[in-house]
Amino acid sequence: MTTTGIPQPPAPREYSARATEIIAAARAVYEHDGPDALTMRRLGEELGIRAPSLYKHFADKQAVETALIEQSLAEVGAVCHRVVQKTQPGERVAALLRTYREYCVAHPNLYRLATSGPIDRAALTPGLEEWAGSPWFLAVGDPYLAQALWSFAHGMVILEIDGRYEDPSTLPSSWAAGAEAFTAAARNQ
Amino acid sequence: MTTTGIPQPPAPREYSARATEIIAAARAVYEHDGPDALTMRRLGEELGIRAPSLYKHFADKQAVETALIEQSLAEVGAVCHRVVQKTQPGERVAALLRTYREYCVAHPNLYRLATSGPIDRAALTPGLEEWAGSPWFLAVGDPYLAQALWSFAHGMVILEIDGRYEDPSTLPSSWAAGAEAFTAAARNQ
DNA sequence: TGACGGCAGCTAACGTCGTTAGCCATACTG
DNA sequence: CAGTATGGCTAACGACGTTAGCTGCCGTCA
Repeated sequence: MTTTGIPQPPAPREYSARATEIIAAARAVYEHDGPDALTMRRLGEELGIRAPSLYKHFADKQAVETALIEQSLAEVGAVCHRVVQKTQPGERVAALLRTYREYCVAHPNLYRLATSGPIDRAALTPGLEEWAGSPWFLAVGDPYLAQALWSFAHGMVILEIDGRYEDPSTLPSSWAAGAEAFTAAARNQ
Repeated sequence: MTTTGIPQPPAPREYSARATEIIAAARAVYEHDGPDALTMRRLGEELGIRAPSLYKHFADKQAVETALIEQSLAEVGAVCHRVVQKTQPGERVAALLRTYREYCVAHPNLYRLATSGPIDRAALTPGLEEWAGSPWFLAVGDPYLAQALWSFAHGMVILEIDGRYEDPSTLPSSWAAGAEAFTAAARNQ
């Protein structure tokens, strides 16, 4: 990976037309009604099909969820790469954090699915995770600080999504405090 | 809450002797064998009892899990308060982060249960969450920066626990980078 | 044209899960 | 000694993921 140009995402997995429909339906259910709503029976219902028929297209429920995870990683990666590319170096940390929060809060269920709990990395498209994470490196220029910054952003987002902050109205100030700390650290890196 | 002395934790909920045994068994199963292993039937088996009998002691499975969450919050809160109290101001951020990571990584399943996913705050002992979070404020002296620091720590820990870092050997450097950034921010606060 | 094979649906069913209803023995308590 | 609360039990329900096995349709090729 060079630091010039936008790293290209790995080629997305190919799905049949019907499988693509299933993924779209699964995403709609998952995003609107939450994790517990996505059952094989409900998913079939959404498509005018019985649950066992889904197994003609996907090995199991986990495979459907993996497709959703990959969609989410690809989207968030694209959004982050774009903002890093079109921002001045000194503004990158703040801009990246702002963009990340915006995307993640807009897709809370999908984001939680993609980033929480153990993951079967072998089932994921190789390179996708790394590509989705590289904007953080581009923003601060140091791999360790990048990992710390991404962890901060993830912590902020996931705790917000899960409603763990007692007073959410304080969140903008906390984002600002974190952005300032990491921007300063990136400067002195 | 004043900033002098150690804030006392709220009084823990009272449980009958049998309920306490059940919680202990649930914790053992949950910590050793993970979230999926804790079923009502398995929990009963562990106690030489049938699953439906558990409902004589707890309203539902969620109530058992809430007890585990409260245990975890109380423990991690105690550990953090202790380290903040016995550390010099300039070293508090680093020491607190070190301690937090140590506890959480030692109890990964419990930590994930206590901090991930939506929470039924009404079912929690009032004040427990706030008390468990106050060491972060004591470490940096600013509520917003404290929230940011805690979010950073949570992000680092939960991603480590869930195996989301491609190369875990880089983690100490990332913790160090984050500690430095937040220590500097707390100084200039 | 007609046989064939595979794709994509179906029903029936299995085992596991949380949970409820209802029964019964033991042990306090009046 | 009667009565009641406590804490077990079995049987069962509905929802879940998943499998087995059947069927109808459609394109291909002799």
